[in-house]
Amino acid sequence: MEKELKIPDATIERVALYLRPLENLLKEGAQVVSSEQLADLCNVNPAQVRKDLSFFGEFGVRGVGYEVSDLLREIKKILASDRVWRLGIFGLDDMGMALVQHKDFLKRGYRFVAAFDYDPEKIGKCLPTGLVIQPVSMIRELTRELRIEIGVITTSPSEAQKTADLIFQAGIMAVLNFSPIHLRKPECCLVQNVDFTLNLDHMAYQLKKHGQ
Amino acid sequence: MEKELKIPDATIERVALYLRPLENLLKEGAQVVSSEQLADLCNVNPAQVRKDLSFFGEFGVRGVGYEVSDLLREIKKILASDRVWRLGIFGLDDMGMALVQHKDFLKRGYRFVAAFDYDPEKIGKCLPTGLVIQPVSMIRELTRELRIEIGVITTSPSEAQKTADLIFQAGIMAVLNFSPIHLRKPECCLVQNVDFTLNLDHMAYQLKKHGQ
DNA sequence: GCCTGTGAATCCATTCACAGCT
DNA sequence: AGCTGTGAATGGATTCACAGGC
Repeated sequence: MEKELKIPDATIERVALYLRPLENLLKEGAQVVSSEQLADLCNVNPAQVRKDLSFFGEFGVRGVGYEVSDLLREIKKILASDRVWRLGIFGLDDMGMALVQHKDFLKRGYRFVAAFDYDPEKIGKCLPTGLVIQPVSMIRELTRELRIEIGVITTSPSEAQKTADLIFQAGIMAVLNFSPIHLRKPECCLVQNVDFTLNLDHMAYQLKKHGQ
Repeated sequence: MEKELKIPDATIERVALYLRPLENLLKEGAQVVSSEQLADLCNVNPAQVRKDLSFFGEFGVRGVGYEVSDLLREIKKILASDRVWRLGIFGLDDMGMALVQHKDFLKRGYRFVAAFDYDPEKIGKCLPTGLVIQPVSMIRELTRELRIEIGVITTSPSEAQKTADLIFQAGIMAVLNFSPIHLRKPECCLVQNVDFTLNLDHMAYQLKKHGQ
């Protein structure tokens, strides 16, 4: 019974979380997993797991649990991570370089197909992955040619907004933003921000609170 | 009227978010900011800003707004980011190297004071920041000596859990985990996970949903 | 007996709307 | 008049608890 009605954001986020332990279970040869096992592995509540999954259909068998490979396939279909998404990166300082070469992206279905920078020194250089760094001015042509779907911004903060503007103008609808500024964007486009220092701030707060 | 009762997690996260635009406002010379302005800069609701801040006291002036430098100081005090926190990093592959050199950390009060790796090839090498890579076996001594307060894990996934165990044993109470696995931890300790691919999964889902 | 699927109950977070101060 | 501080109202998300099927 597929229900296409109002799936909570929080559910989407958790469902993505379930993917990783499920892959491990599959590798370990587990056939079946219960909501309780999966919940433990992600530390969430078992009822939460069941409710999350029930938004998308009835994948389990009562009295038994969920078939691991089934569930994995279904979740990937739900999240559209049953295919490879094509990324372009903007800004190849240390962080950008580390990301482009990071193997987890490809493992999870995200492939860098283009790399851009403003610095004439960097343009034309070949990355270990084989990508050649392109000038940002080439964004329109290359977005079309290479079918870039998501932009990753690792430029300096001062260049981040103008880079985002160019990305959206080029027809790319989604941006993963590593610069610590709030990007303006068209209504229809998506931005996700990554800021590790927010995580640190949160821990610092708790460390202080608990540590007397 | 300080209230020390039950501050929501979501509030802490947003208050950390307010810090960045406030610093910009200060730099731009703004004296005063209203909840509406601040809300726009972080895109949240103005009432949310006021309620968040009211958990910690009454920082504003009715009919006027919040004094920027005051508010900044207060928030930093609340978050314990009015001082430098000392980090140790574990695993100096590309990502680890990029993080250690990333200037945003120090700008926000987080300073890498030690770097550890398992690889004998890497141990003894000097980073551009001046840090020398230490063997993980030195963790106990160096944690005490350098007063490491937070561990950052960028090892391979297969080494992540054992590294976390060593970190907690050494008396470090908080870990920022970049490896895509769920770490077991003692009750009293804190872990925050960073996984960019979760952000990408979320956007992939929405791109697919909207793009027909 | 066991574990899923789900309405109902609970809990938490956000927003509204206005009293209160400057 | 203007903007904060906050109780009350709303809206979501989580958890409970049990009916339903293997």
